[in-house]
Amino acid sequence: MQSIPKEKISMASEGLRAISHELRLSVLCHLLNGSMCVAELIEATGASQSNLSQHLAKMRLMGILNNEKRGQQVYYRIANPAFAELVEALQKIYCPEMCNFVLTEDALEER
Amino acid sequence: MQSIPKEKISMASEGLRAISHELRLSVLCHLLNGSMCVAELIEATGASQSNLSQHLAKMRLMGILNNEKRGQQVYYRIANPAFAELVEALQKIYCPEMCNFVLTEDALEER
DNA sequence: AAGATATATTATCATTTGATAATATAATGG
DNA sequence: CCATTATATTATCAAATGATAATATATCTT
Repeated sequence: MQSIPKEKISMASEGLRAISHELRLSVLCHLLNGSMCVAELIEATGASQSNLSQHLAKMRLMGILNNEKRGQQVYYRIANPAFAELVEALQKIYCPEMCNFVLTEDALEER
Repeated sequence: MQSIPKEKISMASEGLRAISHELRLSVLCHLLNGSMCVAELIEATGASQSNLSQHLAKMRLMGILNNEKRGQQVYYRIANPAFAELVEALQKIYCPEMCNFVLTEDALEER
């Protein structure tokens, strides 16, 4: 029988843990539709500025997101398509009725 | 724009958190191939008896696994196919070369 | 009934995680 | 340059998580 390499399990669980936080997952879901700046994410998620900023930093450090400064604002987007896929797999399970709407063509392109 | 219902996010993140632990994920991966008793899982994962037992209990309480006593042993299996799907999505990302082997026909049936 | 084996439960403790509040940095408009 | 706006960073503290060790329970064998 094939056994799963311990290192892969470790990496995968790290990846999962990164997106298993309610706020971080929420951010990811919103970013499926394309990039957003911090202020928009604050508005969308209801998180405090400081709290959100820290979670964004964490996701950036993990390679899940990347960001780009445009003037005063910083725009975040999903850096690693694998995480977009994961979130989509999740959505299929937890809110299947929504998948078709969230992933518009535009979103897929801009992402 | 569609926004994701807060409650769904909460449920999804809870589900993710449940499988984002290295040992729990390892158990799930092994159970993709069909049910196993605790002793086999101890052997397969290298965890201590007590530690594994607690994680199994947690997964059972969350509806991820269920168990069946056969004589002295307790056999665990994946109760909710959604979690099997999630783990497979994960595997596609983290060890794509392995997916075809892990999911044999037999395994799919017994599961 | 008395070990022996398989698994579960409980208590305890260290570590990690996450939220808040406060402060810092950087860009813009006047 | 100064004030304002947007975002990041740091310190601090409470809560959650997880590992270990010890003990309990249930089943089997003899």
